[in-house]
Amino acid sequence: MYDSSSTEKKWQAKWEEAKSYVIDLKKAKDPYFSHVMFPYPSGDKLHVGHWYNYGPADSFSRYQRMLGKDVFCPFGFDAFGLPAENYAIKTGVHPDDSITTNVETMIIQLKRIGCMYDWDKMVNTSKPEYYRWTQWLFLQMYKNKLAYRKDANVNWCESCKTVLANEQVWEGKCERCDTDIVLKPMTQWYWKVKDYAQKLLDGLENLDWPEKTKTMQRNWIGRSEGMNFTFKVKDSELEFEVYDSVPQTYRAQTFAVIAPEHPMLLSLIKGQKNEKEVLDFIERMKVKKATQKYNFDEDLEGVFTGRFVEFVTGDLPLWVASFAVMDYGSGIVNCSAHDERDFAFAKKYDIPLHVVMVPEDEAEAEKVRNLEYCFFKDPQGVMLEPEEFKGRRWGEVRQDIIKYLEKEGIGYPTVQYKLRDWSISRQRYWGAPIPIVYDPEGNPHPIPEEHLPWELPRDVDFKPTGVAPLAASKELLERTEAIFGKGWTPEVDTMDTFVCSSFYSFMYLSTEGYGTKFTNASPTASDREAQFIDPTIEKNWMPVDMYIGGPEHACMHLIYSRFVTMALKDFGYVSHEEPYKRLIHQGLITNGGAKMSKSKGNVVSPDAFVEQYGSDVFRMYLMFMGPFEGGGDWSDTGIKGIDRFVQKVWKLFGETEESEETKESKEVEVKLHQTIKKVTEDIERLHFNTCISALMELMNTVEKHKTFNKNLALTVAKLLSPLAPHLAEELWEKLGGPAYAKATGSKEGFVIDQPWPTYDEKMCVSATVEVAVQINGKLRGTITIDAAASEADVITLAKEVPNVLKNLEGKEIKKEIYVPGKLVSLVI
RNA sequence: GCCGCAAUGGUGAAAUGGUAGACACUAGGGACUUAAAAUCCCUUGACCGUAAUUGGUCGUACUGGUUCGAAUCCAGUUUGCGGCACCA
Repeated sequence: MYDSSSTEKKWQAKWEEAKSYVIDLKKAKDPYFSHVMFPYPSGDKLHVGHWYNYGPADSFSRYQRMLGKDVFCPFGFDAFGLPAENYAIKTGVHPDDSITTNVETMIIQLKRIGCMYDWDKMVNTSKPEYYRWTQWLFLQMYKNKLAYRKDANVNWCESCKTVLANEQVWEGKCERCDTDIVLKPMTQWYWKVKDYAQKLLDGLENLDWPEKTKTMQRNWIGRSEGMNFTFKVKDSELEFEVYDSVPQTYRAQTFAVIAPEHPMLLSLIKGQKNEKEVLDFIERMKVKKATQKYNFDEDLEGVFTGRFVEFVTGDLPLWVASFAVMDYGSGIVNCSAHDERDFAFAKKYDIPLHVVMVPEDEAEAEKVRNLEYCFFKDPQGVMLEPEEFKGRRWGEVRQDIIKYLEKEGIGYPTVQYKLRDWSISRQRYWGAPIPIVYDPEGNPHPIPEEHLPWELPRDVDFKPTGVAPLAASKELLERTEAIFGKGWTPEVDTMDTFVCSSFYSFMYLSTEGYGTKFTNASPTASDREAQFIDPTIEKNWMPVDMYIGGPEHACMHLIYSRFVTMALKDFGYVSHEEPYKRLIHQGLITNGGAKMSKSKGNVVSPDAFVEQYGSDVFRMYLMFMGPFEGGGDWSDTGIKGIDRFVQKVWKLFGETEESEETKESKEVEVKLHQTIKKVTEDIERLHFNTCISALMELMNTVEKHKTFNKNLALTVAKLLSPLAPHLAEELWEKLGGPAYAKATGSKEGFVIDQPWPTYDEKMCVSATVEVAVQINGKLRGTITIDAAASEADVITLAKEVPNVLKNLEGKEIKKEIYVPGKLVSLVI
């Protein structure tokens, strides 16, 4: 009987004692960097989802290690963020205290999984040793003009007098007091991700990432090619650039719309007779846009500004419209009859439309001319205007019209991206303080590096008061004045937690235990001189060879990380521009079809299962559920099957004495080679489920043949090592693995340090194979043949099968197909 | 609305152009046992047939197509899941 509990404790202690998973980053010869997306250290226990992510990811890393690589698997905590702050508001426990406790308890739980984490290099983003570099990153962005300040709308609750994160807005209302949210402009810090849009797009080509994720990023970046036109405001000096992705139909433009939050709008409407009406509309939109539940038909609305813009097609009325987006193009849209939304808007407000393209069919063309429906983006559309292109097709005329417009000086080609600059300011306490101070005139100045870490003050009240929590800190203000002078004030916003996580892979490489040694002491001289990362280590270890985590980060975290890495390369601090070479998303484990969450009360704890069956069995059960990337619905039926398998392995190999050794039969030998092949190939593609079934088949064969053979058993221990590390070590030790390793010249010690077993392709084929015989594609029998039999012999044999003979009677064979070792197909 | 992915027994699933349902779970039957648990053996896609067997028909969401042969490739449809969503 295999006792998982004591065995697992034993090996975890041995691994730790031997520092088996601690990697010397400088000495490594064949670096393989593999880590999972680091978690938020919540106070809850590890749930099935954590295990489903970390267990298989560890199995993959262990396999890489047995291939002889220096595998580095660090772990860390994304420790800043709202939950700890909300907990502080509720209980008064300081986030630093609750997070420190949570990290400690989480590490204890994580160690029970038995992963090969190098805990010496753990990071915790909320510790000054870490966020000092978050702030350093901000300063680099600032110095290189990738950081700037801009007014932007934030979700504002008038009753709580506070800024709310998007997650705290529930159907347009404050989640705490149910007051309607309004958009309020506040000055915020932005990073220029948009400058890297094209690079982010191009870089995707060479990444070994799921196609789905790459597609999502491409859509998120949203590259669009088109033209810019210039609109001059009538009776004014103002001019606008206007982006058009469909310049073919430029002559159809009969009006233009401007976004309600456009900064030029107020000066435009000043003194116009509908000024009041427009102002009301703007106010209404502020509330409405905050509610974030738009309906295409109902919410299409606008007001005439009283202004006109001049264009080659004449003077176009300028409207303020709900659908105009400030952050795309210039915030002003040219509108025509050949856009569904423009068409609907014009119909609603009786704005004249002008048709310049019709369907080929004359009856349909007449309907379009009469504006019965909107005709748009049809490659077969026949152009009516401009005169030079009359009669040509919409689908082929584009490039020629673009050239023509450029020549005529009407517009010029441009590219637009949907990607927006990254707003990194948060009016929150529990985050890295933005390293900026303001002089008495209110101008921002970067805090010199020698003052980093610019520490998060502790003397704040967490209860929302209407200002950012840091604004209430006396210590922070005094510190600022002491260093910079009277009248100077600190920036009171903190950084988005996505900033902290955008460069943490580098921190694993550049630190020996950030977050574990913080003593509240002032930074030492060596701290100040420390470099972001050792260039040699960075060059050898980056990019991360295997990065595993949830698909929910496909766009945010994974775009920000790529952007930051590209920027750091441009600044000269790192040598790679992509952080993650290979990416895998584990699937989601649901319960009753729903995502596990505390509020639904359907979170499954692994504890009871691990207690009863052990970590290895639980890990393998999760892997056996299906392909890693598929996830699935939780059910505990079936974990018994894995437990039986583990017990069977132990019974056959762990409890058999050497004296009972038998000769390996040919069938077992072939099965072993087949299994090595299958397991190797399937670990590579993260199909752990079929690795396990292959091993089950092998054990069933061994059981059937009552074979006990030491070499076989040692090989099985190696094959099991990535999937069931504790069982494999126990087996290895029991079978005298270390002595065997010594005799064969490989490293003594753990099974994890043994070379991965190899197979012989020739040995994967048995002497005889079963071949199917089909007649017209229908199975009519099987024959067992010598694997080396010739095609002619096999076909002759196939025709002698009684059932085949019966079916062939009186029929003429037209065609004979032989697929070697698989089947014979006869066509009659 | 747009983009992407998926659909196979009672259940998780396997098979990526070549014997559909490997490997497990559940259920039923049997052995062992005073009994239970554990363990072992048998049956387990549906239907028909036979005294019996290596018998037959249907079957991978649906409708077609390509092919000697399709769960797999192609076209269309339905349903479900995920993401984006007024992007001019």
